[in-house]
Amino acid sequence: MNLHLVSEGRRAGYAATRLKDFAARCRRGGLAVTPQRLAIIRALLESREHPRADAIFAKVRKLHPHISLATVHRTLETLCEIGEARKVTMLHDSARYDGNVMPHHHVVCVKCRRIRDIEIPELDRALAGHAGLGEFRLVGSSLEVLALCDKCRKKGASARYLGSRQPD
Amino acid sequence: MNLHLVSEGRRAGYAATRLKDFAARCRRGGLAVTPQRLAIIRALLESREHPRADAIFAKVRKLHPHISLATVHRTLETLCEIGEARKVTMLHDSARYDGNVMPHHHVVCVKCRRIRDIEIPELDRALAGHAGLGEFRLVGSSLEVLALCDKCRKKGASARYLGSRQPD
DNA sequence: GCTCAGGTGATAATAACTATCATCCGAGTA
DNA sequence: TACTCGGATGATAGTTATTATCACCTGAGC
Repeated sequence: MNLHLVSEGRRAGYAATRLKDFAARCRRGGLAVTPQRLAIIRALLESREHPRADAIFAKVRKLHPHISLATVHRTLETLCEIGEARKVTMLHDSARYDGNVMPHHHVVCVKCRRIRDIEIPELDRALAGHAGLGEFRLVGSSLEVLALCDKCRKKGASARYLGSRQPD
Repeated sequence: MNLHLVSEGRRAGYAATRLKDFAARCRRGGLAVTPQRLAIIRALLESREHPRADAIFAKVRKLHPHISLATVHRTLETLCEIGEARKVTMLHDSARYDGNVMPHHHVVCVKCRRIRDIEIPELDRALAGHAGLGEFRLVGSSLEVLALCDKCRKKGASARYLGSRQPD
């Protein structure tokens, strides 16, 4: 089964395209194009860290010192609703966001919570056929692969972690 | 690719076995077996609803009227740490727990938030081979399939939802 | 039964998020 | 370009889930 991390280059290209006609998509959807919204989607697309609202807030504040944290929360939710962003809440902490709305999944380091994108086209295809979902009709999907990254492994990570376990 | 919902019967059998020697596993792990812990793991195993801390609290309180909500939160975290439970946080609300720690995944209704277990052995096998994970070493995984259940579809669910989208 | 580390209940504190509301401004219209 | 207005924003108060604290209690080995 084909399963691979998404490269930095591909992600950067994606971000550029997405940003280019973000304004047009907003207007088409009946949303005003405000400097705050532009700054927030830009900050989100420029990050590979699947940031939380407070990280976006910190970044955006450099250019818009008067922006409110509430606006950042609200805008991120709005972006999710119109399909310009995606909420990725994993392990036990607060909401994290992703500007990449193409079908893809995530590896998360259980120690440092760093997240990277992965693609598993075969899984997406299997789900799209939605055999086996019974009374449920597919809307979307998100696989979270819990893992330990090299850095954390070298630091000697604990064997205990929050979440599911894999059999030996 | 084989993908199917887990039946109620199989889940019930699993719960019974798991409950039977829970006490032994606790002692082996150096944890005291307290009536509160037993009540909490039992409530969790008897539920298919992937309940939140407050739901467990409500259920357990019937038998232990003096139990504290803090104890429920603490105990659920402890159970996760020792591998007796699993935390399932999805969409945007608070933590939800699952007493089934066998490798499996979840379908969630985006409207009513109802959750059911699914199994995709081929995916688990592919991950276990961890090709494509680069610097990440597999610890576990959890697939959240966002879906609309029959009941909610009949009620006429909104086309907007929080989360990822699938291409058409 | 005795001991004590670890567990519990009560409650205060924290952090993430949401609601409210007065003001502001993007964008369609004249 | 100026006008209008509904949606967007900033400030801030409120809410809710979760965590920390601490005095007391209890399971489990002796």
